[in-house]
Amino acid sequence: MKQEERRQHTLQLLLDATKELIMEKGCQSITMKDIMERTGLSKGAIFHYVQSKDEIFAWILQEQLEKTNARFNAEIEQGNRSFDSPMQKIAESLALLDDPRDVTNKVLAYLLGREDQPPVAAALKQFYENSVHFSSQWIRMGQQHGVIPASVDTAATAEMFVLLGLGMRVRSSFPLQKVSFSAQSFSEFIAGVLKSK
Amino acid sequence: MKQEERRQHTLQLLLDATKELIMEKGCQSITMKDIMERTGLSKGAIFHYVQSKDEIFAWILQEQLEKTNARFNAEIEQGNRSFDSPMQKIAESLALLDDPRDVTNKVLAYLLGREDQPPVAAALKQFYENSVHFSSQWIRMGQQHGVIPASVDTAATAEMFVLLGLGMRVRSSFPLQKVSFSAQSFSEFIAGVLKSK
Amino acid sequence: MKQEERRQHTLQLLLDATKELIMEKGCQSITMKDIMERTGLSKGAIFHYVQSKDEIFAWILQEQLEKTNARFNAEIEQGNRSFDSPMQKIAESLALLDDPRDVTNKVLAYLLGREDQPPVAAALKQFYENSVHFSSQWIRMGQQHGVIPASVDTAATAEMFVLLGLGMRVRSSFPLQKVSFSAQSFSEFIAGVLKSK
Amino acid sequence: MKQEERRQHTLQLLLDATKELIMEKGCQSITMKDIMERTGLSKGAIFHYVQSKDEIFAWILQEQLEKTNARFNAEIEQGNRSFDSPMQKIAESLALLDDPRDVTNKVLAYLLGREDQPPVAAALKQFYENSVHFSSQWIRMGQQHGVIPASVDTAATAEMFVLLGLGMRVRSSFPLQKVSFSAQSFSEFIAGVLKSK
DNA sequence: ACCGCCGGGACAGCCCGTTAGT
DNA sequence: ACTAACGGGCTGTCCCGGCGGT
Repeated sequence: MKQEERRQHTLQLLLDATKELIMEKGCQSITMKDIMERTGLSKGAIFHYVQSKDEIFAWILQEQLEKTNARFNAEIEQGNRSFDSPMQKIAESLALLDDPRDVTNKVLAYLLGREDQPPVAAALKQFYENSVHFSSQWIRMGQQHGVIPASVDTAATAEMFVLLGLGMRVRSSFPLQKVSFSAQSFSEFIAGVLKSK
Repeated sequence: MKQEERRQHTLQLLLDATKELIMEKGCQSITMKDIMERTGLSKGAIFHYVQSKDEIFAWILQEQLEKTNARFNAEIEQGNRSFDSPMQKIAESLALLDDPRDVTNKVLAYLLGREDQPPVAAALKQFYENSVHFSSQWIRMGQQHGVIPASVDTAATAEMFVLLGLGMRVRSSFPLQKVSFSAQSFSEFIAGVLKSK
Repeated sequence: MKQEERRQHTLQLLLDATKELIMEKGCQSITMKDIMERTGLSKGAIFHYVQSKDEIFAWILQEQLEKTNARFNAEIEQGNRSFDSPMQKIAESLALLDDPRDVTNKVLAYLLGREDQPPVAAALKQFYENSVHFSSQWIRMGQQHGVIPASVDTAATAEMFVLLGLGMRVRSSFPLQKVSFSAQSFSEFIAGVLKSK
Repeated sequence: MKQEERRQHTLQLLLDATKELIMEKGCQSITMKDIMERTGLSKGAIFHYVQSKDEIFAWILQEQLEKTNARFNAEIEQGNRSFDSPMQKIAESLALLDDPRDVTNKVLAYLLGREDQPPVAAALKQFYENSVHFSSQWIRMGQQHGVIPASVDTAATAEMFVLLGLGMRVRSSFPLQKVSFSAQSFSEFIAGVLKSK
């Protein structure tokens, strides 16, 4: 088990170093050399763990996903009677969609143009489906609590929210001066749609 | 004037060849060599027109934008009394958002990961702002025709539509089996929002 | 004659701009683009005046040479009885041999590695022969004034001085902390050799 | 230890191939392609050993320097009583200063125009300082043998010889018909200076 | 099993010079 | 006289495989 442990450690080192670099200079201009220097690993060592540079980015996306999942599941298991708390959490998450410095946004944008590579495509697909699943679960939960009317088309609405979020993530990196539809608006929009009728 | 003519011709050749290549093999794997062979131009000639490969893609995005603008303006100038025709046009455009083979979608995805380069960032910004402007104009037009209630918050709604469209464009390249919120749903959603109240 | 005048003017513009650039960033890293921007001339225009970039540098060397010649000739024609004044002038010129910021030194170093190009080789050859000629003339003048003994082998000594000067010019660009044989030493050495016997 | 051996072999292959090419077509017109073909190495392999093409030339200069040092040290350790033998060796070395086909001369000329690059500057500086050191040692040795008077200013004289040698090396590439101060003259000049009271 | 050095091939962008055109 | 289009060559960088050692 010592082996496995060290493996995990090295891998985490790789991901953390890359995340640091992303915040410093953006995904595009990161080179293997940068990562080598930051981690102290040799090229051979890195390629022993991953198959390509993009796979590192794909794993970072996965990692973020798992974190979100974990948070969500924790919330559910906690079995909150009131629906307010989850709504609160969602609002917090939503704020990140707007943040041009959020690593997830940067990685997502970077990976979008690299779908020809299978690991990237897989990661993106999983990211999307997971987001939809998460969104659906959340709506369903609201319906069980009686906060969201049962008449709402769960699947379609969930996916629409994800699409809007995706749009905002993508927009976050545009150098815009001001926007009319912010994360705050999104939050209100969600509330509006789910209360309606 | 012969000069200018030739310039336009060569530039168009460049753009067209690249668009062909995009449909054949995707943005990511296109090399300068591909473009050189397809256009018959030398590397020097190409770099006389653009400063980097990505600038070609940025121009392709611009071009698509201008086409859309032109179509829209034509519609307006035609001064259609009824609002049905524009709505029809929009629905047609919306279908493209879903199409993984649409050049705009591919180019957009490609450019998203390359925003650190100024020309790319500029093109994306302009694409977004223009889309929002276009969307706003369209809503306002509906309001003038009395088809859309004046109570709708034009700016925010317009931007929301664009964000959703962006999300769909991005999603179009994911290898998903089925979706619950399609272009068709989008169309209906728009209609719903604008009629509501 | 207007033509010829303008031609001279443009040429001078070219040389002056290049000299500015040399002092700013060194010969090696100057590109045609730099020169184009600085002069405001187009590439075609520049190549209308010179045949290659290196020819510009060759001409700069020539220009410096002509200036030196002119100064020397002026000195002679002035027909100074005493030999002190010319010796003074020489000492002043010698100081430049040591100066790493002197344009002549920089251009010379640059051209040395480019002798495969005929215009460069010609310029260098002329520079060298002219220096030797100049040096010889000067010694002979000293002999006529009786300040330098007739026993001195004029040709060999003159060439030796030039070679030493060449060595110093070349050395001027080395990043040395201190030297034992400076321009000052050179001056004294010359005086010593010429008085000897 | 196999690693180290292979490394040395590849490196030597690189230097030798480049030296061959220098004699065939001169430094300036050698391209990476030439070196690749001659060595059989790929571009990636070559840039694994050096950081730039100029660094190869810098190393060649170093190599020549080490050879000279080795010869000189061998002479010293041999502990020759008489000073004639070293003087003889020097005269032989001096002959090379005049040879336009000598690799050292060619490389030196080439590197002179490329001093803005740090590795080049370092190599040139070391070349110069080593030459001066070598020259000083030699004079001092003569003084210890009583062949050279102690009154000679060792440092200044040594540097002067090096400068003259540098001048001759540089001149070697000029296409001159005849010269008045040859390597032979240099040899005699040295003898004269060092014997002179 | 893990890691590191050697090596390979591809590519983008730059740069100089030429030629067609005004 | 002057401009702009164009040609192709070259460098250094980059990502990545594969052998050899530990």
